Amino acid sequence: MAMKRGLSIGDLAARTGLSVSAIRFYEKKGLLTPDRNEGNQRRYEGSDIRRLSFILIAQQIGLTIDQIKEVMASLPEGRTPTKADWSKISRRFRKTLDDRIAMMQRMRDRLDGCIGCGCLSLKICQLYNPADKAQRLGVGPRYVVSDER
Amino acid sequence: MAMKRGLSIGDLAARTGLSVSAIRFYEKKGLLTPDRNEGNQRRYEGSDIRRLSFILIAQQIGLTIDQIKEVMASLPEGRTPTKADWSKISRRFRKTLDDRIAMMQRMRDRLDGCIGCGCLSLKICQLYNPADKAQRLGVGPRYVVSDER
DNA sequence: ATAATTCCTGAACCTAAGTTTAGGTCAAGG
DNA sequence: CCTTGACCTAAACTTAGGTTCAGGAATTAT
Repeated sequence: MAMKRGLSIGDLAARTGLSVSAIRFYEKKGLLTPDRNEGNQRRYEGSDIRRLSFILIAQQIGLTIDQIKEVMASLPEGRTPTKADWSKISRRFRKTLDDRIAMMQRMRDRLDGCIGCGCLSLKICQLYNPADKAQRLGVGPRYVVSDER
Repeated sequence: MAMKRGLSIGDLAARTGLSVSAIRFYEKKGLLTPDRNEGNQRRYEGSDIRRLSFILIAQQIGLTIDQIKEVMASLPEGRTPTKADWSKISRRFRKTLDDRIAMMQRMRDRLDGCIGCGCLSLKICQLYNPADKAQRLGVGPRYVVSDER
């Protein structure tokens, strides 16, 4: 009910469905930079609701927080996406999604070619294609950690 | 070069491309139960190569280790999949893949319907559909932790 | 004015899928 | 025989995306 400019973190949580701790976490990751009131409490604006919505959608598409941060940083002055920005970004998201879908379809085709074969040999079975490993489907630290050495 | 029955863990690692630590880890998770020689070292059989190949393929399809364990446990006596088993299982895997692909396509369609819209409102934008959240695309402990309360 | 909320920070904890390290044992080659 | 290399275990550390907790301070409600 604080009408004096700005939403509290609890208000923002209520409006986005996120938890208060998640909002603080995103701030620590650099995705939000709210002002503070005289008592050091965070105060948010309406655009922060759009900003969080954007984060949620980007996460559903499969971007990591670091990637979302990059996308936002690529906007003029790191601002919250406007309608025009969104059109540009959504095309990039579409490409990301298309790539992921294509990868899974390749996997499915290989699986089809293999049903009933049962060889399960890493050497000859088409199913095992390490080139597609960068998918990060069944994740873990592997991909991040193991590109050094 | 030990011809006296059984591969060492190093041999198995060389043949599968996995690290020794990963093989021990899978054992701790219950996916392998190798014999030991007199000096307490693990000794593997040829079927363990197939077993590990199976694990790798299942991971690419997106199953977690616990899910892979369940699938293996569902086989008669928890044996390594035979050619006949494989045919049955691969059909289930295909279903899993199809579901994942369908989910991403729904997401893509929503994205298409939204390019140029720019509303980014959680209330009205089709893009934000929490029902698809169980995807585990941009994972995290959320789904595991938050289904209680 | 006081009680009940809400908010603050920092640190510890959670899962998944492994890796790394420390401190020792086993096996194979010379 | 004895040294190197492979193996053993248990525990701690890693990343991502958060949650939970402890101990205070600010706000709101009564």
